[in-house]
Amino acid sequence: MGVTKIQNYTDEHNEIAIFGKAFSHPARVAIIMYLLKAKACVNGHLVGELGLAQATVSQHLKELKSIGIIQGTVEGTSVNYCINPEVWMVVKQKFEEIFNQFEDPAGQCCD
Amino acid sequence: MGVTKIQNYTDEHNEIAIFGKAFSHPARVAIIMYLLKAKACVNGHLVGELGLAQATVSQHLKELKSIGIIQGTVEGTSVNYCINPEVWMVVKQKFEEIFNQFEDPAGQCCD
DNA sequence: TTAATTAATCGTAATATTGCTATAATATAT
DNA sequence: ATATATTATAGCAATATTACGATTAATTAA
Repeated sequence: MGVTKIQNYTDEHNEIAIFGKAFSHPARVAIIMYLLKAKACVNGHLVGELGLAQATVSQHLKELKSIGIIQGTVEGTSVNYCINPEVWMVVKQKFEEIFNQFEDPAGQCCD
Repeated sequence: MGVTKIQNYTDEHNEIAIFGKAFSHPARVAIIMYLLKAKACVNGHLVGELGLAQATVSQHLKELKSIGIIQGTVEGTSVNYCINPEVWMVVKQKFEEIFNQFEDPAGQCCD
């Protein structure tokens, strides 16, 4: 089959999974961390940085853009990408909410 | 091709990507959140909860276990799963480190 | 021992993902 | 208009993922 049964899950679960996908491939992680570190916006610098073909990088950028976590603005013949602040904050908040649900290891099991 | 070039990336990027994979499918998100909410340990309750076949749930559990984020202990004829506290804290810390790198939207770009 | 219960594994099919080359699209510069 | 530079897209091949039914393994109950 290979097709995720998204109708089985809550909107929240599906949303988290989409955000999680942004971090589920090392190229996308590298892109995100590069954008976080860069003072200014960056563009095709990523191709040299990642050691992937231009088309492959473009594909990962497209996926991150469709998730919403990054945005790009055309600047002449190149495109400047950066983190989308609003979406970033949502992602951060959603994940931290999850992470903080496990604050009491003693109350948990399997010990 | 379909094969990720992990040698292109840093250990950190690869590690984050593996952790990210835990959250990149709604079934795994649902499992994690179920385990977080459950006071006591749970087992095959998940099958009814998720609306997936037993084998499919088992497969997702196996993946989460191999990532390290959950652990299971055999209890009679069933298995009790729960969050692995040590790994959870590592994941939490790694992701929060990333999230906190974007604390100053004004200094960023694309505006 | 035999049956029942539960989870893990095997084998398989369908779909998704990753990555590439080649090409197209877009904008700038000459 | 033509050439250059850069990004996006199309098309493709290889691998990975998701999901299932059927089977096996392991434990408990009768």
